[in-house]
Amino acid sequence: MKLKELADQLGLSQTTVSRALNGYPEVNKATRERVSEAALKFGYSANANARRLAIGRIGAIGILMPRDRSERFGPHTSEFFSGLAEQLSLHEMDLLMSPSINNDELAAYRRLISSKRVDGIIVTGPTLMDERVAMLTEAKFPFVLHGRTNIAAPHAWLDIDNAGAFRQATSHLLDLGHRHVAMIDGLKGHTFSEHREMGYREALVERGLPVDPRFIVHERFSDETGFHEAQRLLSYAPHPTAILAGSMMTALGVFRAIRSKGYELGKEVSVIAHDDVFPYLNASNMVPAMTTTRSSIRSAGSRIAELLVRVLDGEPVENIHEIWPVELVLRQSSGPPIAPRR
Amino acid sequence: MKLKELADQLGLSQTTVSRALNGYPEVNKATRERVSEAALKFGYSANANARRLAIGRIGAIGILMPRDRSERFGPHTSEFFSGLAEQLSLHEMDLLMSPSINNDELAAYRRLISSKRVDGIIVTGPTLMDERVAMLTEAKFPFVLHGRTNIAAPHAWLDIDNAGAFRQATSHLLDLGHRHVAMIDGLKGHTFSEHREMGYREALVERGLPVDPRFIVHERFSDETGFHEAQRLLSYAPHPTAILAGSMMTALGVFRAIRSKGYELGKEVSVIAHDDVFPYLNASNMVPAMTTTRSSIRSAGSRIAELLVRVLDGEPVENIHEIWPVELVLRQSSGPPIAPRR
DNA sequence: GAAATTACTCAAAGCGCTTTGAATTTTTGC
DNA sequence: GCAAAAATTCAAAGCGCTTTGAGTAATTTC
Repeated sequence: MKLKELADQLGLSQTTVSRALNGYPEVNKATRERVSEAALKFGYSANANARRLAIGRIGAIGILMPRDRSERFGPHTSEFFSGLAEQLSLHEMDLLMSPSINNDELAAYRRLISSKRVDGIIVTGPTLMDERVAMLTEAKFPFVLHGRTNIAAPHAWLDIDNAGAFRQATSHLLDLGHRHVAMIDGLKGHTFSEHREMGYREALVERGLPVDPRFIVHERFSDETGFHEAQRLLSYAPHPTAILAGSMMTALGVFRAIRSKGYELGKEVSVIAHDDVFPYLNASNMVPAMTTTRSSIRSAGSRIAELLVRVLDGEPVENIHEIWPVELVLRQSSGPPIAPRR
Repeated sequence: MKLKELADQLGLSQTTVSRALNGYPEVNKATRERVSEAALKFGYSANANARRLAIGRIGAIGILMPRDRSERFGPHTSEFFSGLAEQLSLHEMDLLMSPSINNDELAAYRRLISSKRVDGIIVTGPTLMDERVAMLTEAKFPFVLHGRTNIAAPHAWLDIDNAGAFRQATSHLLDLGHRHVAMIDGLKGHTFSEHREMGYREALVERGLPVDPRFIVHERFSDETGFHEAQRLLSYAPHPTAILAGSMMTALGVFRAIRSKGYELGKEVSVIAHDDVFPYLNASNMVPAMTTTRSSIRSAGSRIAELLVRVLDGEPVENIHEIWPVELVLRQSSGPPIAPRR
């Protein structure tokens, strides 16, 4: 069913029907209701392409799917998407996931904007000098960055306080008496990872403690790397008595490594993990309950969608910056260091 | 840059330029090359909306995001999406994630198809009598179902052999000598969950063993429910000496419950989990390594995208049915039952 | 009661592309 | 060298919607 047919059915012009449906004021209330009812009855809904072509707005925002497998499409991503979609539904917007072609991300972004399939883009997982950000600002295409980059060009972003999170967690451990604290976080180059390392270092330096480069690990987030790296760390002498894990998945692996070495978690070796808050993996419910730096990635997604809508509505991107504090939630996986019973 | 401008630049008509770009045969080779080069140079790419309006094809397929939080948007979903996107990129198609409005899924589907934003739909997580399937076949809208339903109307689907997986796993455990085997799977009503229960029951009945309804648990997939339900199961006397877990997340919880009860995993209590194959959570890498029924959900996503493309190309849906066998991978979390050392 | 408002409604012009059917140029056959 | 065939190119008509600018009917004002 198309607009013309609906108009004919109703004995009205297309204009009137269109206006009635789009909430323009110059339509009689009774007429409007009649139209809405008929639309519902016939299941009419405007052809999105025609509509978009006419109004010049797409009604969708885009996000690029990293082709590269585990890299950035883990459980975080799905939570994040979920938050995005939740918010977007309130604005009747769709989320377009575009796969990157031939692993050439930049080309994929260009294609996305030049083919006018989205009104704006959400960029995730930035590096310190993120060329995508440079390109998009250059192209004047609306976007919001999840995370931060050092690219100077003004752009909208939302990030959590990664440095603060790791500084806080590290300080807490040091205050408990730990002297050898290690961190296993995401790959180098990504801003969040660098920021976390900064926070970690700051906490050590603040107390005049040395930084042992062997204790700083950058790897993919996974149960497996958590396990292997923690095993390696624990084989050093002296070994770390506390480990920061950059993700819950990593933490699961770290837990296992600690157990497999025969140490007691939260006593001989403490663990603090960063928790993006997954509905299916609850830190407080582990045994022992896991101390975490917590920040909901779903909420971030939701908020970012909101910010992007504001960008699209013309709000200057200079005004759109948010840093979310990260909560340190103390539970049983961290405590004062206790010498192994031997 | 629009078509007209590009044509003017080249001193050609829009028709010729359009044809050149779309690979029509009636364009001189030299001309075609000249056009392609210019398009590249000016960064021209057809306005997707206009193009779609003209040709009547969208170039995107849709998938509905369940609004309901943890229900169906877990780590499975992200893996599945990933597979979809990977395949779709080969066909230059996009994936449109549309959030369902007011939790009225059916309305969301209707909106999706009547507003012509997608060429086809992928439907996931069917129930035994799935009304979405009924509606979509009724509306003659192209779709592929991930999973199965009892709705008779012909439609394309791909499913894994859930019944077979659980039958096999259960049989294996029974053959090892277990007499009390429990299962913790997803929510009732979903086909996969029912099929798994069927498989489980078949294995018992085949051997003339009784089915204890207390040992059949249907719950959301999560670490937490795995933990709680397993604790409950293990508090019965006699308690199950083997537990089937419907997901890896559930299994993690079950592992913890077994440990917290002081049983040895793989000895006093065996566990077999269904593994959808996550890059960040590796069954073989756990301690003890986990016996699983394995089937990659990412591959399924990829294949389903392929099938949908075939449906769109006009292949009769009656021909498009696939059941994927599920592999039972024996590892250390399952073994013959051993009486607790007391 | 005529003029000025106000409240609706309408026909038609785009939005940027594809594609039809016709026109033009080039090539071929004899 | 000329007609016929083949190879290119073109102008114009949609695709289904929104929106402008104009028109008509209903209401108010003087």
